[in-house]
Amino acid sequence: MAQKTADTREKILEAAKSLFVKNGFHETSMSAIAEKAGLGKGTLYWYFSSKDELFNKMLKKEGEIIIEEIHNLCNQEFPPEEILREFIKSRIDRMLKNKKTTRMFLDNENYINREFKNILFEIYFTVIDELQVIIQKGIDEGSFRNESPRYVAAAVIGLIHAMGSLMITGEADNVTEMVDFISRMILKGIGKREVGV
Amino acid sequence: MAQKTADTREKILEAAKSLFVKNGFHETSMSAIAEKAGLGKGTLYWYFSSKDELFNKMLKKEGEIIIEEIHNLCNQEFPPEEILREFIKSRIDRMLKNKKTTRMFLDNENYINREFKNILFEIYFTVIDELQVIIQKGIDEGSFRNESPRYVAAAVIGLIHAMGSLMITGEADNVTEMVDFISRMILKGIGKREVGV
Amino acid sequence: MAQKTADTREKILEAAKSLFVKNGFHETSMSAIAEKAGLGKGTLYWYFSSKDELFNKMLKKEGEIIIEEIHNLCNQEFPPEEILREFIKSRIDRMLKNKKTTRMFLDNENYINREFKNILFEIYFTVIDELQVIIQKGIDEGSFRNESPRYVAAAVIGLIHAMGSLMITGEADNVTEMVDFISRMILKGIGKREVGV
Amino acid sequence: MAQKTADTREKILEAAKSLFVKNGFHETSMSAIAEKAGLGKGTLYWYFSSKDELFNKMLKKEGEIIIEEIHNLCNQEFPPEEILREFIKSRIDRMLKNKKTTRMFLDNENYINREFKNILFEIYFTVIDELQVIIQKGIDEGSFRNESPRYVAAAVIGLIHAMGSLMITGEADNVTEMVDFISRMILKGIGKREVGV
DNA sequence: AATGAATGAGGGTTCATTCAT
DNA sequence: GATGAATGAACCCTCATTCAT
Repeated sequence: MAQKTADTREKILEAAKSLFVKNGFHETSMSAIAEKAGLGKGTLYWYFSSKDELFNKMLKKEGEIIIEEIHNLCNQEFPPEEILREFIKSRIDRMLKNKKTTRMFLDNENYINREFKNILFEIYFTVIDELQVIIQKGIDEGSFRNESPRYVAAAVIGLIHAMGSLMITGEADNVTEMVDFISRMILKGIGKREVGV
Repeated sequence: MAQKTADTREKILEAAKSLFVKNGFHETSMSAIAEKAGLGKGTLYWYFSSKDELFNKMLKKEGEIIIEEIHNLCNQEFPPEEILREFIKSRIDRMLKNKKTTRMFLDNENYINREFKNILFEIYFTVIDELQVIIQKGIDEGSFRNESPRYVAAAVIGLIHAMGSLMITGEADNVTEMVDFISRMILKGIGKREVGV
Repeated sequence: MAQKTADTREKILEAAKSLFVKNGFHETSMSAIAEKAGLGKGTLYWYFSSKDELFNKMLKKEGEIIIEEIHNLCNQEFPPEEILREFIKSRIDRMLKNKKTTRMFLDNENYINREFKNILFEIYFTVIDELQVIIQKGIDEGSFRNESPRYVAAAVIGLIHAMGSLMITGEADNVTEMVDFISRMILKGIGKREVGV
Repeated sequence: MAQKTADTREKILEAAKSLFVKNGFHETSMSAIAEKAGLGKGTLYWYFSSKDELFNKMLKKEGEIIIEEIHNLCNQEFPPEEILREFIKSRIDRMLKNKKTTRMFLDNENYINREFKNILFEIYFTVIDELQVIIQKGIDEGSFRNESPRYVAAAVIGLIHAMGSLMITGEADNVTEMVDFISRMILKGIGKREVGV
């Protein structure tokens, strides 16, 4: 029975995710979610106190998946450059598979307002935090120049987003190519001559 | 008379902008806009045929301002590196002054659905186009490595966004620092040793 | 100047008539009338205090035309049967030329409610009154059976309407044929054998 | 449960009918219908997708009642003259009880525009069709003169309407008298002398 | 646990009417 | 006389939410 309950809850969250992601918060109605979940409208309110809460819970759940994934990735015993590359690859990969969703969570300036933003911020900054540690490690062990690790972490995500934008219009779709590009940008930039700053 | 009319129109667009940007499309009501503009609700419909159109027109107007600014910037007779730096500076500057608005237009994956996205896309890609020319020039004259100019253009904007995110939480607010950082990232990356990719 | 005024007034009434008749009262806006009349919206209010009044005045004017026409017709020195025939012919004629308008005025149960109905009733019953006199005369001089002249008058109009309905769908369009039919119905009915009532 | 639902639907249709018939389509608001039905405004939309649909459904329902009644009447094994008389009586009867409604459905030139007219037309012409068969039968078996059965059918309804108009003002209210009058008109007309047309 | 009929606040939109010019 | 920008009441409709079953 507890299982059944958990299943229903899951079904709702799944339906909610697919619709919210596709159509946005306001253009998704509780009726639509109920229908998609194959449940009565009232049932949603047995599991979630409001539309806002449902959205929140769904957001958090998705965020946790991402964070977990990234956490595992970042806490491996590999050289920072390698982890960075894996990070980029994993993000681009997922983005390609699930353009909308991933971007929604990497992007902290999102559709909705109010408290939702806080959740997205939290996810965003948790990801940055993890990344920052990697950068710091790279700096410490001398593979990276001494830039603000926080800025660099944000920059990495910025570059991934940039590719995301090109992916959406179909101007980019080759994972390896994109990963390579981002890696080169991160490590070498585009400058040719020796620049001293 | 014509002036008065133009003023009213402007007042509406201004009120609309401030509210749409602050609260998003759906959470901004026509009543609220009317009130903010100090006008009757019906008046909005004298100037714009619908809420959608009002949003559109406001978007386009803002977009044109941005595009014009960037166009002027990019068509100067300076070395690409310098123009790039100016571009970054100008964007960061404006972002700092008008965080929300600017970001809304640099971000192509935005709040609303439907036809609005097309307008935002258009602005985004117009900006990328301009930038791309600069990059290409740099490559041609040998100051930049031979990377896809389109990717690089997108990357530059991605980095600016990244700083925007940090700005919103107050983790970054020093223009020069940010511009310098982005410039270094673009030109040198963070790699220290000679990396061959 | 007085002429100019009268002309403008006339222009408004004309525009109003054509639109009211075509689209009905509620689906005709003052703006539409103003546009059709080639005037500013405010001007209508210089001549008519409200939409209702404009409708009223237009109704009355049209009604008077009809009544005058019928009055002239009915007050001729011809045998009742002939006048009746002329009446029918004139109504059918006009209906064919101006299906909607005429019918609107012959029909006392019309689109609009409120005080408009009174005007239509008035027209309707004025017409019946005239007709009734003719019928009475026919009875008096022995050409018509002794039926209630009021009922008969209403019946004549009912028969004309009936043809109007068929005209609207195009099932009837030959004036002479219709006039003959109505005349026969009025005078002979469809009974064949001698019916005693 | 299903019964409850059907009841609510019925309640709405009933409230809608009474208000639409009394005040017309445009001057009846959904709020007013809801209030009259003792329901919330939103409930109407649970059962009908729009005001138009509610009006349509109400129209159709009323039309079907009328058509059914007439169909039963016309398909009896009685002489055409008798059926005709019954038809007239039944119409007049109903009109007296429910003046407005009945007339709305017998009249094909009605309040509203757009698609509603089609429904009314359909009802009107279905009724005419039935009547036409009766007339034809009468002609075939030699009780009626050889007039166009379609015209005659329309004429019968026209005469009934005519009485309806007199009923509304109270100038006529005696069923038998009216039925007799119409019957005489239909069968004998008012002509006294032998008229050859 | 689950349902879905019922609710009503709130939103976008229309349009008769006014009034300063 | 004439105009049209401005107004706001009123309308249709949506949808998150509740509650009896």
